[in-house]
Amino acid sequence: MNILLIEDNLTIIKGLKYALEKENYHLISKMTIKNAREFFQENIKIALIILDITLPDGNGLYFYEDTIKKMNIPTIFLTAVAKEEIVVKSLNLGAEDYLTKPFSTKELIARVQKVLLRSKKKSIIEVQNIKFDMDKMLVYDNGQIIDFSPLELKILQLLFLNLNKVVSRHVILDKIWEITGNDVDDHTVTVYLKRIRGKLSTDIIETIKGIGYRIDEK
Amino acid sequence: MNILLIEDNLTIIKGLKYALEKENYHLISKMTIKNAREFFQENIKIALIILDITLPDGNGLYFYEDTIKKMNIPTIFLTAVAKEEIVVKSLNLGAEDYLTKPFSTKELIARVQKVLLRSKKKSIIEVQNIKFDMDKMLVYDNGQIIDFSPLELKILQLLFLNLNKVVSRHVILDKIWEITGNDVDDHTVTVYLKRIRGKLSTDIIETIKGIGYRIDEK
DNA sequence: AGGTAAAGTTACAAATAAGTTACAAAAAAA
DNA sequence: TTTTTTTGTAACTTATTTGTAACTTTACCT
Repeated sequence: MNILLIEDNLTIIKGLKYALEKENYHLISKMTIKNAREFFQENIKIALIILDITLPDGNGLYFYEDTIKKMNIPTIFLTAVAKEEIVVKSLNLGAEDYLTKPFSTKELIARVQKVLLRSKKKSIIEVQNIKFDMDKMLVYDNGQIIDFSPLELKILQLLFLNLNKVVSRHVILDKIWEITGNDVDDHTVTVYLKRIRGKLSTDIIETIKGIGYRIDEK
Repeated sequence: MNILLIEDNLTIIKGLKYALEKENYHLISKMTIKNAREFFQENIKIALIILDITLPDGNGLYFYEDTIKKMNIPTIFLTAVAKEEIVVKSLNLGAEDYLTKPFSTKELIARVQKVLLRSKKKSIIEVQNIKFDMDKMLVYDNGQIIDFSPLELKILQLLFLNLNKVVSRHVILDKIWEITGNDVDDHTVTVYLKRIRGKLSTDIIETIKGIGYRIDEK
């Protein structure tokens, strides 16, 4: 399990590397925002990020806001900044936890484990005869692998990730087409839903008219 | 939403009562473990517990371990005890968070909100024989799914979201028709209410003449 | 009680959202 | 390059949804 530490203090890096690897985590550390950004390009799966705010090439909080948050990776802030407003802002933005330096390594590990325990989610979701493997990004229909185009797959994944919840067309447009950068109109979503449905032997996608789409378990 | 504070310091009790009630939580405070135990007999629903460790009649950590943990209520420790082993032990036992005194009220509130957000289960509101599932956007009448048109559903949702509160026609017009962009007259709302009522076996919607509509629980 | 304004009711034509199909441009793979 | 796949749009179809008008009933006021 990979943990990414974004921190420029070598003593902390070494200390955490030692302590976390003893607990069987794999710690990857980057000392600058630039390096972290480059690392994200590699698409290595990260279970948790430990993030400093004061970094050599920028503010970690902003980095969290504009990049990490969208990737949906749980993040613990670990920083010397103890200002109440920063703590509150970080937590409200979505940080899983906030620790101030100096910190107890054992406490950090306990908090890391809590976060990981919490965020542990199933990577294979099964609905009726359709199986979605999030790790492999493969969809099975009665055991048979079904071939989807990139966008089809992303939309289906979004629906699976929101099992039992309506996903509005608006959210689909936002989440899927923010990545491509393309500006696309509403009907496109409809067409994609048709394509996805056409590839599945069972229609597991409910339409809630005027609102969105939903996949229910069972 | 009820929050139970188990704490013997009056200054903290008063401060938190003020701060949390401002955020629309209802704070119930007990100063001893004995009183807390008695309170649990009453079976009042508690969303979160804030727990001190050093209490006049015992150790909060033990109380958590033998009583609270079994009740499965998320608990934040708020205590002067900063000993690493106690913090780690509390977190490992199952505490949702651990804050040491002195603490920032705003930070505590942010952490309280995080915990509550996390533990929020399903958003289903039930009134008499009608159930509204906000996640699925489904309405059940005696267990049977009722079919609503988009606007009907949105209006009914608005009323459910304002349970026990009057929603004025004006607000309905604003909130519902701001989305469609259409400019619609007053009577339309009346017609929609008729349509919604017509689909439900029980009329749970009260009309307050000249003011608006309201759904009451019970 | 009766007048009055608000809300309820009904029916209908217009508007619309989602489903569908087909196609050309763009991107990726060969 | 050529070939194949993917993508976005446009045009069409459908059943549903929507808004209004005209009329009736209800609740509240003096």
